[in-house]
Amino acid sequence: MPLPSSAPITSTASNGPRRVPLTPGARRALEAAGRLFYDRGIHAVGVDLIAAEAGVTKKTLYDRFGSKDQIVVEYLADRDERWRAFLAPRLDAAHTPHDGVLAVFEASRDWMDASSPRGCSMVNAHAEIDDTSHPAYAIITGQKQWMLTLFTDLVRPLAPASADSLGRTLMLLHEGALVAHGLRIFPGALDHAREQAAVLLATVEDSRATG
Amino acid sequence: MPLPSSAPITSTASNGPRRVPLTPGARRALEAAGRLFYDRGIHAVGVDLIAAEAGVTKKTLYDRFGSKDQIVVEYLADRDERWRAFLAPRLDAAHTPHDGVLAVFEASRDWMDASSPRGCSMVNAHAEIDDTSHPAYAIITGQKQWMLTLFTDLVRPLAPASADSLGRTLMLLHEGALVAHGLRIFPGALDHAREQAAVLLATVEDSRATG
DNA sequence: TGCCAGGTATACAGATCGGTCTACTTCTGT
DNA sequence: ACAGAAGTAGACCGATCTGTATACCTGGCA
Repeated sequence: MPLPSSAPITSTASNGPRRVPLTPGARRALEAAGRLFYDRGIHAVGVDLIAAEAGVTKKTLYDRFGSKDQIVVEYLADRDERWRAFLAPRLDAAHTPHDGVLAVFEASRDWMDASSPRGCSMVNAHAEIDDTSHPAYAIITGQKQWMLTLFTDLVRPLAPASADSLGRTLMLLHEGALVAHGLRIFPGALDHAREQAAVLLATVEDSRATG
Repeated sequence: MPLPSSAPITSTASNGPRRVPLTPGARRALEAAGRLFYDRGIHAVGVDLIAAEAGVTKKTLYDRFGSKDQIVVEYLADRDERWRAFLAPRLDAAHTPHDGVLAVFEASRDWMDASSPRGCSMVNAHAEIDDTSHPAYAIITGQKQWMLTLFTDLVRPLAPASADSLGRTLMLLHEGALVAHGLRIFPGALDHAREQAAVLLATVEDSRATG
């Protein structure tokens, strides 16, 4: 399922904020920070705890990252990168736009089941970052914009005239399912969203065949 | 648009966590806390700031609420209560299940436009509260369960057999729109969700008329 | 050999955190 | 007249916060 060049799925998101070279100590710190930030929230986790969990001294943390804010940036950029890397082969394996869209929902379901019981890390981080000029803000909105573009580009061959609207609807179903999963509103939220996406696509394909 | 007794729309949500009597000072404190918590996040706001913004001493805060955690509980319970009070007359004014569902999306749009640029306060609070046993957790999940029940009960007369599925789909569209609004994914998210909900309901009504 | 990046260990600084305390005042209802 | 609730003013506590500093160790590389 090749995509338009406007949405290069293998690209890293972090063109904006500077990335930090990951020495072994930095890598362990980032892993610990990621786990703690996601589980407990960003403001609830101190740098001392990150250092202790990573088996690293605080000096190493500040030699590598410079500030806690930068650790937050790396945390989000890393998760964004890993999500896109997780999604990419599944998109490649899809042979139709229809299957491509469903592959996104299935990938999200598997991603959530594997390691994200508390919902989308970007949405959660957004709740703690009020400053629009914070470097993490660009990563958060960047991933959401990328997902919207992905859905829209995927459905464009199916429905060129209504691709924007359809892409937005799929985006709402997807985001809603992530929230529903994180807040345990009802079980199988991603699967339900996938089903509704399939219905939606079937309707579009049907109206295209008969119209 | 009368509702089944299972979802009494005028009831307060906070049967669980104890509520605090709102003296004038406590009311001002709650107003300030609500604004600060929503804008900056819960962990980012200290009790000293709340007291200063409310023009109240810290002693008054602790005389009334006892702990910051309790202020958080009151904040969420209060927002939940105000949202339901905001929604209730709009539901009453709707004369069909179809209009009732659309009224929810319209109420959310107006609610968001008026005072919630950063999305759903429950979702945002959830991002900062990891402990399931925290008294605020019940309020958060309680509101989401109530909304799901509301959607489901609203569509039951339209499609008794598929009310659960339809209610869940509306819930996903609604939650997705709240997130899309808060993260500024695209403009008019609530309106778009409303449109898609209308399409969904039209399809159900159509299949009921012709089937 | 010597250099230096990457690391440990630990102490420290200044600020802020949630929470408590004493002392005094002001209003209201009986 | 008096009690009690609600409040101000402000000092204080121990803990924790982000961030910095000094001193030392280790492996690889020119």
